[in-house]
Amino acid sequence: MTPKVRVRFAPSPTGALHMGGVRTALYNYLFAKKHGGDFILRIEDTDQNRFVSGAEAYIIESLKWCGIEPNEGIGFGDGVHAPYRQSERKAMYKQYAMQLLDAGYAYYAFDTTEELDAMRDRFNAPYNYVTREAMKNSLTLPEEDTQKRLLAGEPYVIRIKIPRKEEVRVTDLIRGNVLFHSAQLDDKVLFKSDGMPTYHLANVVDDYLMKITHVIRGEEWLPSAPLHVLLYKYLGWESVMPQFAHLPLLLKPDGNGKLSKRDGDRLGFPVFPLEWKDPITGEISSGYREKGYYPDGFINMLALLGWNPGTSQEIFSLPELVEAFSIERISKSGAKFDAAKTKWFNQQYLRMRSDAELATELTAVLTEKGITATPQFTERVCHLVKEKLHFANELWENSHFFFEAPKAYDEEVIKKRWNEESKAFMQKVIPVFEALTDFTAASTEPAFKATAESLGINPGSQMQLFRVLVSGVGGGPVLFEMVALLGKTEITERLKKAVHSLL
RNA sequence: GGCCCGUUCGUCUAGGGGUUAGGACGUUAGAUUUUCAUUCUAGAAACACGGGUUCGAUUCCCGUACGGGCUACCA
Repeated sequence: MTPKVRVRFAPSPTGALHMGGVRTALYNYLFAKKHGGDFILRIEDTDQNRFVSGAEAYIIESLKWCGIEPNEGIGFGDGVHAPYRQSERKAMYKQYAMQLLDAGYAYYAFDTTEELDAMRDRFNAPYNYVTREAMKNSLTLPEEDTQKRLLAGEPYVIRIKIPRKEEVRVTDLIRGNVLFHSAQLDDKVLFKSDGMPTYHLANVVDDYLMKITHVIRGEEWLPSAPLHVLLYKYLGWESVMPQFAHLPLLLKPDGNGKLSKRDGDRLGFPVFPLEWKDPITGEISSGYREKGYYPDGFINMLALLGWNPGTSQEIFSLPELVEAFSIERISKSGAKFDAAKTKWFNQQYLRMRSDAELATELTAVLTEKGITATPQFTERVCHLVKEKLHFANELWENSHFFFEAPKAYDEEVIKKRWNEESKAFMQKVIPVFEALTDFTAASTEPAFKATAESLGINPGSQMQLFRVLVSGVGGGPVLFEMVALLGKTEITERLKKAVHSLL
C-alpha cells in the first residue's frame, strides 16, 4: 500500500516570503491536492541569529492571500505531528545526532572559527576526509581527551563523517538520477554548538517524523541532497525516504541570476506577495496585493513559470491547476520572471470579475470621496470601462467623469477642435437632445449625426470635442454608450455649461 | 577553482529522428473605435557551437561554449 501523500513547505522566518517561495509552496499545494494528500507548513527557525520578527506572520498571511492554505502547521492548526516550529522541537534532534555518533557516522569537533579559517586557507579544501585528520575532533583526539572536553563543557559541534569513496545516487522526479561522489562532499555540521540542529539534520528528522513522502523544494538544495540521502541511510530510514523534486529557479528578467528583492526595486515590480516593512531598517518593499493584483491571477502566473499543462490553456483557476498539475511537466531550466505577462494575467482576471464585484470596489472609492451613486449606475459604469483596465484600482481614473462634471477641458482638443463651426453645432445639438424622448445610444448617435449633417459638418469631426465637453477628457468608453448612461439631463446641462464657459 | 544542474523566438513555453518547428506575452503594420483602451487581421522573431550515430538530427550520444546553483556552526 502506498502511503498518503504528505508534503511540506518549510520556509525560514528570515524576512518576507519571496515570490519564488510562493511558487514552491504552490507546487507543494497542487501536488498534495492532486493526490488527496496533506500539505504542511513547517517553520525552520534553527538559526536564531537570522530570526526576523513578523516574518512568520507574513508567511502565513501570504499563503492565505494566495489561497494556498496548508491543512496542518503553524497558523493553520496542529495535526498529530505538532509542534511545527523547529525551535519548539529542539529537544527531539539531539538523540538522532547521538544515534549517528554511536554508529560511527558522526563525530564531535571542537575547532574554533579561527582554526577553521586557518585550515581553509592552508588546504583550500572543506572539512572532509583529508582535512579532518588535521583538526581537533573525536576522530583525531584521544578518547579521554574528547570526554574531558565534553565534561568541561567545551563548545562542540557534531559533524557527519562522509565516507571517502562512495557513490551517492539522488533520484529526482524532475531531473532523474543525479550521481554524486562522496569525496566531493564535506563533513557538514549536523548539530551546532548552540544546541540547535542545522537545516540538514532538522530537515531530515522532521520529514521522517512527519511522514513526508515528497520533498518539493528549490534547486539550490540539489547539491545537499546527497548529504540528506546519506542521513536517511545512516539513520536507518532509507525505506521511507521521501522522493525528491528540485524546482528550477526564478531568474531576473534582465541579465542573469536568481530573482532578488533588488530586482523588483530596480525594475519596478514587486517580488513579494504582500507589502513588507523591514522591522529593523523600516524599509518598505511593495507587494502584489497592495499594487492591486488579484491573488488568483498572481497564482496563475506563478504556476506557469516553470510548469505547463502541455495544452494551450493559460487561464487556470486553482482547482483547475490542481486537476492539471503533474511534477513530470515541471521544466528543468530556470525561468526569467516577466512583469508584463503578470500584468496581462491580471487584466484577464479583471475581465472575469462581474460588474457587481467591480462596482463594489469602485463604490469604496466613491464613498471615500463623499460621492453617492446607485449600485445600478456604478455597475453600468464598471461594465463600460472594465475592458480598458489592467487593475481594479484604475477604475476611478477611468470613470470619474461619470460621477462628477468636468472642472476643466482637455486643452489640446479644445485648441484643435473648438471653433465657430463646432460652437454652432454644439448649440444646435443641445435642443435636439432635449427633444429626444428615448435617450439611448441608439437614439443619440443618429440624432448627433443628423444635426452635424444638417449644418454641413462631418459628424466625426465633432465627436472627440463633444466627449471633452461632457467629460473633460479626450479618452473614455464608447461615446454614445457613455452619453446614454449619463442621461439627458446631465448631458445637456454639462454641454450648456461647457459652451458657456468656452465662449 | 571544484562539484552539480541546465540551454527551442526578446520572455514563458509546446514538440520531437523526416514538421511550413506550434501557442502565449511583448513587439511591428493594417482595420475598427476619428482619440485612448479593447477587438480583429497580418508580420518579424528560436532549435548555442563542434563532432559522432543515422539514409536523415533541432530531437539520441560525446565534447565545447554559455548560463545558473552550491561550495557557513544560513536556510
